[in-house]
Amino acid sequence: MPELPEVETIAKQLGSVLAGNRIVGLTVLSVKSFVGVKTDVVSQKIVSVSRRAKVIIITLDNGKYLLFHLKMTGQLIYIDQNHRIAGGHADHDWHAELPNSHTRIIFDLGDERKLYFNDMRKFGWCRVLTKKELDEYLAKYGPEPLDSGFTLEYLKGKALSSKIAVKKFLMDQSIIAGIGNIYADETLFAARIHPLRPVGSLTDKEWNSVIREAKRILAFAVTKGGTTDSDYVNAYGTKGGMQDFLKVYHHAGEPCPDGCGGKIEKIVVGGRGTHFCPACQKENV
DNA sequence: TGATATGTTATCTT
DNA sequence: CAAGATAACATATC
Repeated sequence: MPELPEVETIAKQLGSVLAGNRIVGLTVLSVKSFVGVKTDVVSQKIVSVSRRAKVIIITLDNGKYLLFHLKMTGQLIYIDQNHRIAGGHADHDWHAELPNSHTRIIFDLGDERKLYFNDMRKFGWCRVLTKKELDEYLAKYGPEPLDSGFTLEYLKGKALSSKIAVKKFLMDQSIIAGIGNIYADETLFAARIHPLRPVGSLTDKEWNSVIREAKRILAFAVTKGGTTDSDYVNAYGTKGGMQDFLKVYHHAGEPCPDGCGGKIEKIVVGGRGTHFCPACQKENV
């Protein structure tokens, strides 16, 4: 499930191979997955690839923008004679023959170079926006957690006396951009805060822990994603590198990794699986 | 067989 | 009315 570090990684890696390429052909296999007019894209040159929140933004030289949201199972896979770069939901498509049954859009870059947009569940999308539409779209997102706008004052101003669970708050993209289920759980564990705590009840000290741990974990994950999400054709992996460093996510029933003697529990918060250590992360302070 | 997984949004409830 | 909760989306995997 691509969150900030994975999207950042694939955007960075795609940028290094895509910049300067011209999109010579566009094949849409799933109408639902592509929102826009093909002629806005075909024959345009790719200027750069960037990221905001969990969205990948490809800047075209006609002033239009190609946006990708991978949602849960979306993937972008670039193939040329020497490279295969895969990012997003990790599964066998990363090294399968392409196109396949999950392929929704194919960008033909000429000379046997192709960019595939795969998405098993078709929740993800690719859309074409003008500069104005892009600005409007991005305006609804909160600050990037790795940027300077992610501060104690900002979070307290948003939380006020709200009773919403801190985990849901962290995953609200209009408050903070890019944090999803995995990193919300990991951040709260590292900060020793129970996921159901009402945001309005957090102390300054706790907020500072959230900020510090979120930044630390996300920045670390970006470095991990950068090492394993992509590679040359004979050495691709099917797991994000961060997998091995997650402490609570997907570890329900196991002893607390910090050796407190507690056991990791799994509950549902906002309809999402939530993992935490009941001993380290107390509900009542 | 059916429960489960996840991001976002639409819709329902309190 | 608004904050909060839940359903819906699509489908492969366990």
